[in-house]
Amino acid sequence: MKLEKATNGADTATKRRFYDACGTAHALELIGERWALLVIRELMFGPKRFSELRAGLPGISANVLTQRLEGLEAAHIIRRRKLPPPASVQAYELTDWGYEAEPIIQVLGRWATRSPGHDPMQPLSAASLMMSFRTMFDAVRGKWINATIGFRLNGEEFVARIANGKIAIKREDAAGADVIFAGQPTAIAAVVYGGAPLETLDVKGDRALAARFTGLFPLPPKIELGQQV
Amino acid sequence: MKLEKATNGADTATKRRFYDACGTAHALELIGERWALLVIRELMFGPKRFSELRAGLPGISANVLTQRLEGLEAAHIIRRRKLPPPASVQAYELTDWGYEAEPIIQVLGRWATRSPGHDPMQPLSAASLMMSFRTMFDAVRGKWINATIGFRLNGEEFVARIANGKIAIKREDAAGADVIFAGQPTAIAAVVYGGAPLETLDVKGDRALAARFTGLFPLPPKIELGQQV
DNA sequence: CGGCATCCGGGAAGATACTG
DNA sequence: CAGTATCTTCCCGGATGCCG
Repeated sequence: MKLEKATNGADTATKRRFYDACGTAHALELIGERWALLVIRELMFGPKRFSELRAGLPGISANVLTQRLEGLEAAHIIRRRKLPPPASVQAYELTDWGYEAEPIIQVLGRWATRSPGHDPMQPLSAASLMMSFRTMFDAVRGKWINATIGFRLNGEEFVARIANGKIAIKREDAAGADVIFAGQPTAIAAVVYGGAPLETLDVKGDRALAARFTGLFPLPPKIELGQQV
Repeated sequence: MKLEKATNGADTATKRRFYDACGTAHALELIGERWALLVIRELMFGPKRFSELRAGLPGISANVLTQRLEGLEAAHIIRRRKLPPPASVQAYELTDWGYEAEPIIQVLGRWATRSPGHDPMQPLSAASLMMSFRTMFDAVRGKWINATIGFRLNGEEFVARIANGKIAIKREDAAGADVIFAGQPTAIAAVVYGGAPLETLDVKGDRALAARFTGLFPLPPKIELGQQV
């Protein structure tokens, strides 16, 4: 006898709640479970399939991903779209409101890079890298750049357009960009955030532009330890 | 590689990690555990003691609060300050970096108020209410107001200063403010966010100002349900 | 292969009782 | 008041297996 399936996170009514009118507390009820926000991050550049999500979330297990997808769908943050047969494959995409969660991801990321425990040299998904560019882009340094930068990252392609001190990034064919980076997201992060030499990367096109691009994303300083105010 | 031993939550090194260079993922390692961010919220207006924290976090149990405080201290987000004997009482306060987490709380709160599941009529701590004012203040509506608003909320006192389209809120003696609200935070929230009549509140001083004040914090519209793009 | 259900072990959260 | 100790419950993670 199936006893209501224990309402594994999908049911907001019986879920563990905070009983707090604070909006922040409610946000944590919606996306505070483990992995939930990272699932949203992976969907920030467009729909993905189950296995694509798993690939971008190192260590998540299939059943937990299923639970998070159920919960996020019940909360109207994502929606599942069934592609037409014969390729009757399901894909998951953010709702409009789900896309509005982008500042949450950015603010958290910007704050956490000041942590002494943050290590930018670990594995990184393509979506993470692209999101980090949106987050850390320095408008002052990028003010005079007008260019398109392409990325080919294990099959996924992105294009960043820099103009008027802003950066816009979309999932899109990289061919035709002024410069194209190819390879693992981690290797590119090592250059942009870890100071590794540009020569370690596979770069096609305007190499001087590539060099300037990698300097557009300064990390904030680490916190001072041992301050005993 | 398996994780050895329990290391009850306080040890960031052996804690459950995401193994992801993404700053957002690291932020979740730091403050993603249940209650952690709400503890930070409670400390946003200054140091508090253990029992004061419990009072503002309905439903947290003492051992969990202890674990969160240990973890947040190990992560350099909070610090414990021992007051001098004979009142050798401990208090917890945010570090400078901990205070920098305020945008996280605000962005989450603003986003979640659009959720159909958000109910502003639930219990609310004083810190939550004050933080919600900082978060939802409408600069346009408040542009022409220049005033100080006092609050007496179960013993805690706050003052909000509105000037030049900005609002600043501090824990401070409410006496001398142009208008003073007294009572339960929930009752004030019912007026500001729930449309309850001002007459349900204990208001001293400039009553017209009080009425204008309660209209300065519009909630964003709820999301459209059933959109089937 | 993609998605989901089920079982299991370990660990985190919740509730209560207890101590300095 | 400020936690600790203990017990229970639930969630997370891994493995397996079913079904289209």
